[in-house]
Amino acid sequence: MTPADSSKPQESRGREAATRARKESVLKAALECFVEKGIEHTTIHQIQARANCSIGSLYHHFGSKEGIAEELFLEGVQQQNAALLREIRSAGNAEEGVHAVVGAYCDWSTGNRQLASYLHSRDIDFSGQARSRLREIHQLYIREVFIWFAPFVERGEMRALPLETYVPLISGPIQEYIRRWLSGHHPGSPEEVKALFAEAAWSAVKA
Amino acid sequence: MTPADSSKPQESRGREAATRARKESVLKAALECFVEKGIEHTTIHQIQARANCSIGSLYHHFGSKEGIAEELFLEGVQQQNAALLREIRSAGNAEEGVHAVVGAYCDWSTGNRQLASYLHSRDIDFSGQARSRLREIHQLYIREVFIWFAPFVERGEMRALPLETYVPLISGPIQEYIRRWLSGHHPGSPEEVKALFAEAAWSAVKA
DNA sequence: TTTTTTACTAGAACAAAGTTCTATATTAAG
DNA sequence: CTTAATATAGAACTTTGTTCTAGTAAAAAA
Repeated sequence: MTPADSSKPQESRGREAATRARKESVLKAALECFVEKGIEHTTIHQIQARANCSIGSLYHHFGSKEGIAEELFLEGVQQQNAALLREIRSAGNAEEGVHAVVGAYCDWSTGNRQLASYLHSRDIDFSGQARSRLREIHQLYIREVFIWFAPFVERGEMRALPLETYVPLISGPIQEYIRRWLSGHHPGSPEEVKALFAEAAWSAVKA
Repeated sequence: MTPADSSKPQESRGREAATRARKESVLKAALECFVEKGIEHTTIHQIQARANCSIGSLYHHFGSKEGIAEELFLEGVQQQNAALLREIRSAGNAEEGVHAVVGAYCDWSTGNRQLASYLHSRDIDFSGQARSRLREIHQLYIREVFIWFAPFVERGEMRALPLETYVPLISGPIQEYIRRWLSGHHPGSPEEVKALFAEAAWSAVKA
């Protein structure tokens, strides 16, 4: 490959930057392929072609096809979590907090459709390492959310429920709606029903 | 293979029965493998070995590995839908109907853990044909459910909402809970929280 | 600057797994 | 009994993910 390749925008601006750019171009190419054709039906060669890089380069950076799928997933989850946390923290009370969770999930998903679709994939064959990393990321996120909501439960503004029921009660409906919407199963836009789902969520957990 | 093989229980009792038995033994073997290792990491040879059949036989009956995955999925969905419909129809009013949906989903999933796990798979690369068959099955089921609930909406006992929001509102939370429970993400048993989810569902759609 | 080391790129060679193909056996029908 | 259709078997083939060896470019050391 010639050095003047398009995937190296910041020519010789340090190797790290170039590496990061390359990795991102691969992740971008992979995301497009995965969403279009599914992970299994995407070949390494297709990713390679779209990202303008060689097999060697691909394996050097990611180790395997699953490595790409994993990194993409973890990055996506973190991005989504960050977006949700930001919104939650700007809420002033429990009800606003619940609305923030539902609303932010909805907004992020409509604003990042490809990544959102990808995050709905199950069956990504995570390595043990990636699996535990994912758990860790999830725990960290959940912990933050619960710390934010805990005071309202203590003050009796929210119901005290088994911990593992809050996420399904609050996020379950919007998640299911968005999943169906993303896969083109039905018409109607999330924007129109956002409030409805937020209210349902709130009434499920309010005291 | 010898004719006295264990996978042909009803020796020479008509070919159809034998064929059905063989196909079922394959589906059973495949389900176990898929749930244990995931679809992609299950090889044809593993299925073949567990089902005690040859490659030729496998491809004769199912056409491909995906063919097996598809048939298993469709069969599972139909079985689940039938179980839910049965429960719904035995309900006497809208509230009981909603409780039936949530309760039956919960019961069926705990009573058919492997199949339930499998049905939570996304990314089964359905062929166009299987995809439309799945749509058809789903439409048929949804239609039945809506026919059952429609009178209650008309009578004003249930809210009139955008059609595509009912399923997420009623089934979203329990589905998400069960999904997490099946993948061993949390303790607590579905039985303990069934009522909670049913009540939340009802309060989301009651007038 | 020159040398040396490290990170990265490249693609041919390899191996694993899904699928096809040909041959054979079994059952049902004429 | 012969014939046709269905089912089973496994070897051969093909696709595709991965490894391996070689080479290049950038940073570090001399």
